[in-house]
Amino acid sequence: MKLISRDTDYAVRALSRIARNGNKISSVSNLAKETAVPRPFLRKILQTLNKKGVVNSSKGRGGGFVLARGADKIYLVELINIFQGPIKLNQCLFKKKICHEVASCVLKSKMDALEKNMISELKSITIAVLI
Amino acid sequence: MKLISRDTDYAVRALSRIARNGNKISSVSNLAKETAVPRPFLRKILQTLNKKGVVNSSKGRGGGFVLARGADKIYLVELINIFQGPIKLNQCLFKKKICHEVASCVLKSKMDALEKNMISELKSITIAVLI
DNA sequence: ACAAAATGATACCAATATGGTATCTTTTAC
DNA sequence: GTAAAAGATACCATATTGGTATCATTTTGT
Ligand code: FES
Ligand code: FES
Repeated sequence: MKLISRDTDYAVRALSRIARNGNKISSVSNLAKETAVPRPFLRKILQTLNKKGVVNSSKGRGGGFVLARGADKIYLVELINIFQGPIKLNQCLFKKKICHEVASCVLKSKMDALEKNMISELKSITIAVLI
Repeated sequence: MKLISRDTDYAVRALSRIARNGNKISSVSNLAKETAVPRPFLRKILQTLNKKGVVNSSKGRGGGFVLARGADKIYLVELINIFQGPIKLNQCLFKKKICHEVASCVLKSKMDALEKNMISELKSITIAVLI
C-alpha cells in the first residue's frame, strides 16, 4: 500500500525545486539535473501539470516552467488527484452481494471517516511547507 | 487510490460467509457459489489465509475451511497486510536528494500521523463487525 | 533569415502487479 | 477403491506503472 506514486513524487520534487529557484523560469533539462529525475519522464509530468494549471509554460528558447500560483497554494492532495486519481477509500466491498444495507454499513462509514481525515490532512501539505 | 484490492475483498467476503454459516466447515465450492467469486481464485486465497493462520483447513472428503479464531479477532488490517503488504504511507519522497533533514520533515511527520490513525481505525474493523 | 533551444503532442515500449486458470499431488470419508 | 476435498505450483492475460522516442511548433539570439 503506497500512497504516493512515482509521478506524484517527481512532480513534488520538480515543483519544490522551481519554488526554491525563486519561481524563476526553469527548463526541464535543468530540473532533471537538479532533481535526479529522467528528463523525458519529467517533461511529460510537467506537461500535464501545465494542462492542469499547476504550472505555466513558455515555449521557445529560454522557455520553461514556473508555478502558476504561490507554493503555499499547491496542495499535495491536488497532485495525487492529478496523477493517481481521486482518493476513494470507501468503495463498497460487497457490491450488494452481501451487505445490502449500504446506508448503515459500519465499514463504509468508517472508511468515509478515514477518507475525510486523510484528505484534510493532505490538504494541509503544500509545496511551501516542503521547502 | 484504492485501499482494498480484489484479494482482500474476496477474503473478507469468504471469511464473513464462513462466519455467517456459524463457522461450520465450508468447502471452496460452496463459498465460491455463495460469494460469487471465481472458484480457483478463491481457493488460492483461502490457501494463503490458511498458511497465515486466519483459517484452518481440513483435507479430504467433507473437508474445507473454518475460521481459526473468533470473527471478532480477525482484523481488516491483517488481511490487508497479508494480501497487499504493510501500510506504508510515510515513505520519504526525496530519498535524501532534497530533504535531508529526515528527522524534522513536515511531510514525514504528517504521514506518520496519518498512517497511525489509519491503522488504528482499520484495527477496529473485524469480520464480526461486518456480519 | 535561420539555427538553437525550448515545449506540445503522441506514440511507443518494458517491467511489474493484478486477477485469474489449470494441473497434478495428497489426504480423507464413505 | 473412489470421489471429494485441500496443497502446491506453474501458468496466463490484462492493466498499470515507469520510462523513451519522435516529430511538430514556438520563441529568441545572432
Ligand atoms: S460493504 Fe458494501 S455497504 Fe457495507
Ligand atoms: S521528504 Fe524525505 S524526509 Fe522529508
